[in-house]
Amino acid sequence: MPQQSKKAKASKAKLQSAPFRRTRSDHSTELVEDYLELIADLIDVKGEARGTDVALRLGVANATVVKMLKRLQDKGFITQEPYRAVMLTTEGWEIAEKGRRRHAVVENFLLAIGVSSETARIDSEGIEHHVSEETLRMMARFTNRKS
Amino acid sequence: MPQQSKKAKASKAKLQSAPFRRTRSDHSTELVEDYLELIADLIDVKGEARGTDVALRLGVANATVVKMLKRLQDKGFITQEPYRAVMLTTEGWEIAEKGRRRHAVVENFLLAIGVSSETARIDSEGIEHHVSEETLRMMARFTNRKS
DNA sequence: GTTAAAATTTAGCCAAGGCTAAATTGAATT
DNA sequence: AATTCAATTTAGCCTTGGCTAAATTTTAAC
Repeated sequence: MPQQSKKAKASKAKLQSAPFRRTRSDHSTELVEDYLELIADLIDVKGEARGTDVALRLGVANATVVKMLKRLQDKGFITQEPYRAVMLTTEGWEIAEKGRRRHAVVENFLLAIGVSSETARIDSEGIEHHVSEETLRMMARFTNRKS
Repeated sequence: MPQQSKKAKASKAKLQSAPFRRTRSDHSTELVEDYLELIADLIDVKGEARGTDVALRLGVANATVVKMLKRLQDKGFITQEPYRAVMLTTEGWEIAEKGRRRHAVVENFLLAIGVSSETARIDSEGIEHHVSEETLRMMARFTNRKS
């Protein structure tokens, strides 16, 4: 099999690998968004977000949450004092809100195309992090037309 | 704040955490599917799948591919002899085909709702792994109706 | 005000998926 | 056939996101 030139290969690869690289780098961001969204929900519903609640909802051990919260604090998304509930910073709220918005758009869209509410709830959780603004716009447009 | 009973908490948590746990456990599966799909494509297009091509397309170092291919072999999805191209086993082909089918359904669906081809290509890559059979059916139905 | 229970944190472990650098093997050219 | 260059593999490292078990701190009940 004849070899392609190095340059040809490289440029082709750049194009091709972009989606994959994006998918992969998203993974760390996904978790952050899940945490922040959940914390925002807990604060709205229960008045505060405790580590244990986060752990329960995410289906993860307490220690895992502690570690993650420390990271969220380092990144400036939450504030916390030892043994107390966590607060979202302004930036934390912004990310959480953005996530909730995406989430809602995707979930409503799935409902609009006829998916059951249970499935819409589950699938939107997975999909929300991988949808570009453009796709989100199209989803919202479709949903609005249907309602 | 009054405490809920342990039982109430636990059952609520079980419900809530299901989607998250699924999203997380998917991550390992996702990569496997990406590799197998890509290998299948390479075999179809170029007649064989070499480690370097996989690395280039996934935007990942050679050594990373080697390690992953070893895992794919252990799981029985591919066969390989040292310094030679990899082959898909029957099971490997099945997974690759399933992935390609999902991928195609999602991509065509995105196109059908008006997303640009570039975005459809990118987003479908991320979304494909998080779509249930039910949602996939609805997407296919919608696409067929539009065409 | 003690004490018991629950929540939180710490410590230390593991596997997955990345990387670079160095060693090895295969293939192509001369 | 020897050499050179590209591909592959090995070795060793790192980070992330999990876990359990043990220690600590709050909170609630008495």
